[in-house]
Amino acid sequence: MVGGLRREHAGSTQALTGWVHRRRDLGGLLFVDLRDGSGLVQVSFGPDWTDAEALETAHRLGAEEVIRISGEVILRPEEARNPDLATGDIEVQARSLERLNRATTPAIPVYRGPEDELPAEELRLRHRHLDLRRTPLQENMALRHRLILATRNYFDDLGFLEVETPVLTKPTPEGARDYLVPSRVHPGEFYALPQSPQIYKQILMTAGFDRYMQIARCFRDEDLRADRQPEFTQIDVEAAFVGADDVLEWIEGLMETLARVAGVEAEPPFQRMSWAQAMDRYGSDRPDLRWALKLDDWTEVLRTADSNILRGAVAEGGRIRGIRLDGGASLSRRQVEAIEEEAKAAGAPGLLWAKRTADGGSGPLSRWLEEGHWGALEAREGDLLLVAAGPDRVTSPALAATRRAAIQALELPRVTDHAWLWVLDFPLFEEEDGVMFPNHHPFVLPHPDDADRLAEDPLSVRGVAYDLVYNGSELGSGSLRIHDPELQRGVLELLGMGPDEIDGKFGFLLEALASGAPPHGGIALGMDRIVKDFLGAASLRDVIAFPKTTAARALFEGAPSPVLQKELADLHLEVRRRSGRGAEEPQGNEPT
RNA sequence: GGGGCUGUAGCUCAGUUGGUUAGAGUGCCGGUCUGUCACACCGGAGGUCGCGGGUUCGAGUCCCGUCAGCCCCGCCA
Repeated sequence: MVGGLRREHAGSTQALTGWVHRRRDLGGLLFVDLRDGSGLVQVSFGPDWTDAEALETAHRLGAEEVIRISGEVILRPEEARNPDLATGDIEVQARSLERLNRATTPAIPVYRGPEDELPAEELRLRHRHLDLRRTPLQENMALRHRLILATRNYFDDLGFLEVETPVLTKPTPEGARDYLVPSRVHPGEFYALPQSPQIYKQILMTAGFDRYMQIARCFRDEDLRADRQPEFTQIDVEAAFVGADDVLEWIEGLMETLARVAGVEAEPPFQRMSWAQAMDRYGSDRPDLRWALKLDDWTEVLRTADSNILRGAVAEGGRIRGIRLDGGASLSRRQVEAIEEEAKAAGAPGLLWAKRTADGGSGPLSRWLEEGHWGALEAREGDLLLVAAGPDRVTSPALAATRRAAIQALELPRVTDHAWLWVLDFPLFEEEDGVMFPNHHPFVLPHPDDADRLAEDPLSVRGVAYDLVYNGSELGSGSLRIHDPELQRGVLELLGMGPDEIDGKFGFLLEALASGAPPHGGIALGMDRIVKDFLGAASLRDVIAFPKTTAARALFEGAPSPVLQKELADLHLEVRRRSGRGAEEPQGNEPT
């Protein structure tokens, strides 16, 4: 309201409410910047147009007090206009002033000067009501709202139905740790908060809701990161009688729509790449294609180099891959070693590197390179080669980190600011310590071309699965699902489950599949990440009204917290205190 | 679970090699001021140096532990 006043309102009388953002008291004359969700406007108080009583009150206003003023909008004197303010051509000359509520001095300032740093994150979270008053956060929340609204409208137009699914659900054994909710009525039994509505939406498919969507809250009890919160919001989508292309096209349309709302570029169709290609060319299943830089396979060229490291890696079935950086020889030894550190942090034992210089080469790798090698590697004077040798499992993450670090070190130019990508055909399973895990979840449809290898070589089987990647950030993940109960049972068996376990954990799903389940598939998109990435925000905390800390605490309201002994007893719970810590608070006392 | 960074006035920060009474800006309180927009000027109040222990004649500063926030690995799509 106040932020929308413009010169065409001059001459009108306005009644305005809002917060005292800032005050400039010149003695006889005083100015108040009045703020509400829409922005700022300058209100002027002076003896010639303000009631005496109102003027007196205005001199004593404090920051963040809530006021109502009424007065005339005037065009400011030419020399007193403020071009930095949207409402800077005008001001409101207050006739009357009513103080609607006082305000204690804010614990953290809402006003922020041009060179003021933000208060500590801890304080911003503890005093969230004040932090949220700031215009940037108001705008972030507003964009979030518009994106959710646009999502609902988009799917509504396509005939999708939003169906709510339970928040009190059944614990699932796979995937992340569940948040558990004890049952009062059933001693020793627990609900789980959903990690996603995955199984419910598949049951909705078998129930004949052939186009489903939901803005769904999901919960995962895992350690957090800047892009991970314990509770988060998904755009959950599922449809029956569809192929992967249908889902991809719907989502491309959605992203085009949402991007337009946010002022971001998204032009379908998005580039598509198999998981295998992504790993081969970029070492990552979510490559950031804002930069063109790729990995090269130099196994054939370098297997002849007289290096034990290289020969050994190849002899053990590994590959020699690397990155050639145009002009990379300009990096100092220290800078190259910093890149190597990144590769090591990503799990590589080390990085071999060589600079092509006027008098040959330098760097650990160069002593093994002969003239023919340089040529075959297309290395010209001034180039830098960064090489990793070994199994892809090790070198891919290392080279992905190398690529990121090199891009940063050389400040390579972007080829686009908005890189959209579909990564397709993820492997169905991965193996860790001889145990098979589902790469995504156990309901992904095996690729029809690979399905006959399920029994003898399951690790080579791809799933009909797809990830949406934007600027190197995974925005969503989905797949076609298994609708044949026998195939589903077989996959669960491959994961090491016996018949009883399968029936106990997934019996209700198998029963539904057996009742005439249509072929179906879908996707889930991370709403919070979409807002964050569209805004270019540094943290998910800036797009969630009440986020948790990295230790999963809510600082504003103080959750989690101990509960009364009686409440525990009602839930048939007993808390075992960690030993070895003195002076621990009792878990809770009976109310007196 | 592990690694790193940070913690000094309401807020943002400085604080030397361990040394006297811990500073600045801003905010707050009081005053002057009719065109400011980071208003200006004068004056003032404001400190559990996160917490606990240790070393030392002496600790904001060094050591150990601990708590909190942030970033990362593990974990997690």
